[in-house]
Amino acid sequence: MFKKVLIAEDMEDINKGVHTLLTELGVLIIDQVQYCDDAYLKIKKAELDFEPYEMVISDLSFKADHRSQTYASGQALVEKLKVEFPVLKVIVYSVEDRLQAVRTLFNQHHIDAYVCKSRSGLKNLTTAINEVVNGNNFLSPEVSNALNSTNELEVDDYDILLLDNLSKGLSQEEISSLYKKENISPASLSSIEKRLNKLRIQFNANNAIHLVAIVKDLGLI
Amino acid sequence: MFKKVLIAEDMEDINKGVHTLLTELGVLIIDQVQYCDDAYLKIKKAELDFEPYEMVISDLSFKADHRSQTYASGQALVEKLKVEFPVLKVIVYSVEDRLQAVRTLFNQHHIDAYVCKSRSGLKNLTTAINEVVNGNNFLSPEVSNALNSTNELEVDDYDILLLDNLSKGLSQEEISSLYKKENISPASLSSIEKRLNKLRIQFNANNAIHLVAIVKDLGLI
DNA sequence: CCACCCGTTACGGATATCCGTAACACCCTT
DNA sequence: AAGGGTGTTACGGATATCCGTAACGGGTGG
Repeated sequence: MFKKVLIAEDMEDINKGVHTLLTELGVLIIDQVQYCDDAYLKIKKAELDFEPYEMVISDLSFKADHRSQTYASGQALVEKLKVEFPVLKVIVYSVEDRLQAVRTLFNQHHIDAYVCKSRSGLKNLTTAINEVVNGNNFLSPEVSNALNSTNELEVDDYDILLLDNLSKGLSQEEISSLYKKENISPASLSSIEKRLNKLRIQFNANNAIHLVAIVKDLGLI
Repeated sequence: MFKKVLIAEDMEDINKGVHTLLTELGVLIIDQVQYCDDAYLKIKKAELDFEPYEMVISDLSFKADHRSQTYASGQALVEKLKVEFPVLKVIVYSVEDRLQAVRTLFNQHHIDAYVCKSRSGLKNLTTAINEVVNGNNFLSPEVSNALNSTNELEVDDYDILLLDNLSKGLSQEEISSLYKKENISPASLSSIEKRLNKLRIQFNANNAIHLVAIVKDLGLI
């Protein structure tokens, strides 16, 4: 088991729960921070003192308050950490269950585990920690299909155009007519529906509104 | 009539049309640019040469290409121009018909006229120019209700929360249930529908998807 | 050649939305 | 107390969406 672990999480109670868990698992030094910047500074200092952390468990969303932060989100923190301290193990522990987000964390930022906060969150977190200790990755079952390469994850130009037209206020019917006129294929209402359905599943969106909101946040449109 | 006018517009054909119109109106010196940065530089130079432009007619959206621009949009250009050359008359000529955007241009950036590109666009532009020559403002009929102070334009916290919930994928029905549980008033589906309808009109949105896309662009949520 | 897969299209039913009308409660004015 | 205005709620019909099923056609491999 690791000897020195940092918890970055703004909700105090959750922080506490994870702390207890780590104690039970036999971690000797457990430090906690409630701001991303503090996490970075603490890790940086430990490194300079030759007493580095072996692992960090971080949330993704930190409520903003009066303190202005260099790293506004867990994403930003994690990204920076993995670049500067590649050896440091990173577990993200978040309510977020958007596949795209999880995918990015693994593929771009190379985190070691992703655990969804849920009823069985702490149980999964335990498993995750044990896996990471053994040098493996871990993915919560809620988002386990984020990485299986079988399902087609690519969003092509057609999809982007479709989402863009949606966001401009066109109804699916209108998009269909437009595509027929401009010879963009597939143009049938049916196919457009099917494509949007696929995108909704891919992005874990409840409905078209949610879908557009998500892809706008991701900067796809 | 003005003697020296600049046209900033990336579509060459429209540029031409406006040029012709200005010629007919008796403007002597008509210059054209297709990039925001060129517009700024040209106006700046004319100022330094003591041969300033009296008016600029600018589009809002300029398609991005290889040339990187300091001023990416007409908004940015107009904002800068009105700050640096308060005397310069500014007419915005754009397809954009979002009331909020028009409102901002008038109230914050103090443009002199706003003309919507449409079938009667050039006609309205003529009127606009004549009004501006006489020191008046002008607003295309399509967006004329952008400024009449009678209609309530404020978007309150309830509206923001509503839009935020929408963007999170909740259906109006679900939002209604949620509000009833959390004692947020009004909570009825009917009231939520009515409120969203008001917002759609305010933001010139075709449907809920469009509405969420717009307010996300505006940074309201 | 035939069976099979896959992408497009069509259709139908369940939900959700859009939009107008109207009832009701509440406050404010006269 | 009566009337008018406003905001909340209810309801109904027209559209739009969501979602499953299925037909059709063009490859591809056996």
